Amino acid sequence: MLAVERRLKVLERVAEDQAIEVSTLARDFQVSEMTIRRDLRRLERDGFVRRTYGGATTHLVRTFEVGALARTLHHAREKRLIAKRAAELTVGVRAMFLGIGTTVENFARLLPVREDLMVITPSLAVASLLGTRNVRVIIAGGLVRQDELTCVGASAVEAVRRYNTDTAVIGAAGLSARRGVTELDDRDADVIRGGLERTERIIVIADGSKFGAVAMSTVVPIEQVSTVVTDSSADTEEIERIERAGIKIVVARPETSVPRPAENGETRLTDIRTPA
Amino acid sequence: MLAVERRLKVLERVAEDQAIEVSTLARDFQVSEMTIRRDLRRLERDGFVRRTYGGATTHLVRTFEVGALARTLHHAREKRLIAKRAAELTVGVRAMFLGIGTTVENFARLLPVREDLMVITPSLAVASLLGTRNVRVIIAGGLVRQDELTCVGASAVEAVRRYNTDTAVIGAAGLSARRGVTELDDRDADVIRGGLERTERIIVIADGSKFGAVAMSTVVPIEQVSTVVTDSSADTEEIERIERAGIKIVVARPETSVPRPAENGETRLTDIRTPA
DNA sequence: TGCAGAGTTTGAACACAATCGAACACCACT
DNA sequence: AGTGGTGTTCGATTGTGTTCAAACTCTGCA
Repeated sequence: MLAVERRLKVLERVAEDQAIEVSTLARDFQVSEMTIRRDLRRLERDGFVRRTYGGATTHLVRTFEVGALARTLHHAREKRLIAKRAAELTVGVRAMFLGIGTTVENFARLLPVREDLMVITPSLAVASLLGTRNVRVIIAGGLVRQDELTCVGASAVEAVRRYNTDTAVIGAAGLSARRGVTELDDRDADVIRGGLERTERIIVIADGSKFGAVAMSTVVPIEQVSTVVTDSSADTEEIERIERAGIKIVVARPETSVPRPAENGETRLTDIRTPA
Repeated sequence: MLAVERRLKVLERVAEDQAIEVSTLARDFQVSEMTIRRDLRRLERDGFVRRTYGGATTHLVRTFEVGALARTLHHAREKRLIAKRAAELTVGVRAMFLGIGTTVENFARLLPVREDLMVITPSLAVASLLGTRNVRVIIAGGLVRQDELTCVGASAVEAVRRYNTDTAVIGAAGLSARRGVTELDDRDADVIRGGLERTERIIVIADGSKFGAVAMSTVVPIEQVSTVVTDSSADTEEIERIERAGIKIVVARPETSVPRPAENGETRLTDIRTPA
């Protein structure tokens, strides 16, 4: 069995059983416990599981990821890089609007938890990820779109428009200088547009494959975007076109300059962590 | 079992029974009493239980800051039975309000999918369960309560009050003839009360342990409840008291007609697992 | 009520077991 | 040669069981 395949299955097991032992996994997958520990450490780093003494637990809402797990783990490093880089841009932010999609979910998963942060989002996945991590979340409400589990419709738009936010972090199905930020579903686009109405700064996070792509519904023209965070696979010409429109583009690169930014914050999760 | 897992379950037991002996816990969890004492000491240090001579007690109000993990596994079979029985009572329903809690989540999981069904709920878990199963769901919206992932606050109450439903299916932390349906968190209670405002019929689903229990916030007096679905562990006297108030009580029993589907010994695992 | 004595419960201390991560070596593949 | 994955060893950490003296509860008796 491939290593990636095993990790995926490990994650499935953890999500399924809520809590599982290292020894059990090692036996079931016929590998050493050390290997399982390494797998779990990785999954913890990516925000999927919580490590505990002797095993791991999860806070994932089971029903989401199961099918989407493979997709989520794919290109995990790039996604993590983008998410981390974007998180650095939002350090002081108090009120934040978060959009939808797996990229934003990754961002939510890797966002350092802060007491003073308030998030508003139409995504059930983002809301549950942050909710279980003790971030104060407001969910839009309204009709739940079936495949993506996002809130859509008039009341959702109404809800997100009520809040003033410092920063909005959104994903995109397409991102181009000509057509701006585009989404596939127009109802999602409506809600996101509503969320951007009263925000000071718009950060778009999108992997390279979205550059130059145009989806059906325009969310905002490119000029309104403040910063785009992407990875090195993004098309250079499109990057230039967007930059010419006055938008700042941040390309997340695998920790080149800094040798190791001090891993001393290693939090042990042997204790029962309870939401205050 | 993981040590963390055991501690959570110990806490759950203390919360459920109000008071419990060290010796009982040691026997049930197959560990030495010293280990239980250490667990309890830890839980006391964190403010979850109060240590007494020979055991521990707790205050009902505090109990529910425990993670969802602890409760999901407990009484899994009973909850499944109840859910199935309750689903039978809602066959013709077009518009339904669903409450919160693991019992209701089970109900949502086992509810046969119908095209013409519309559900409104303040629970993120229920919404995602049904959303992925192609049921049309409206989620309340508002502040997300951290531990349970439920929508609370004024806008959530506002949202659920807008809809007219045929039937409401709710769980309960406590259910008694004197105090009616009670919940632990008053903000949850507010939202549920709102959801019951414009419904024609209230079905309460609650396993036996809830009978006679009284939690802090009353959701509705018992007279307004139409039907209660529970299992055979429910206290007979309390059942009678509730029935005397004119409420119909349905006791879900493990498939009576079938003699016994062969105990192949393998069945133990499925009991521990959460229902898929 | 007060009190002695039996039985139970407790926590400290110790020993042992399980689990941990770091470090190193090996392998497969590029 | 380099990269990523794996298993093994080993010292440190964490969890568990046992023993034992002290503390506590309960009961019966005055």
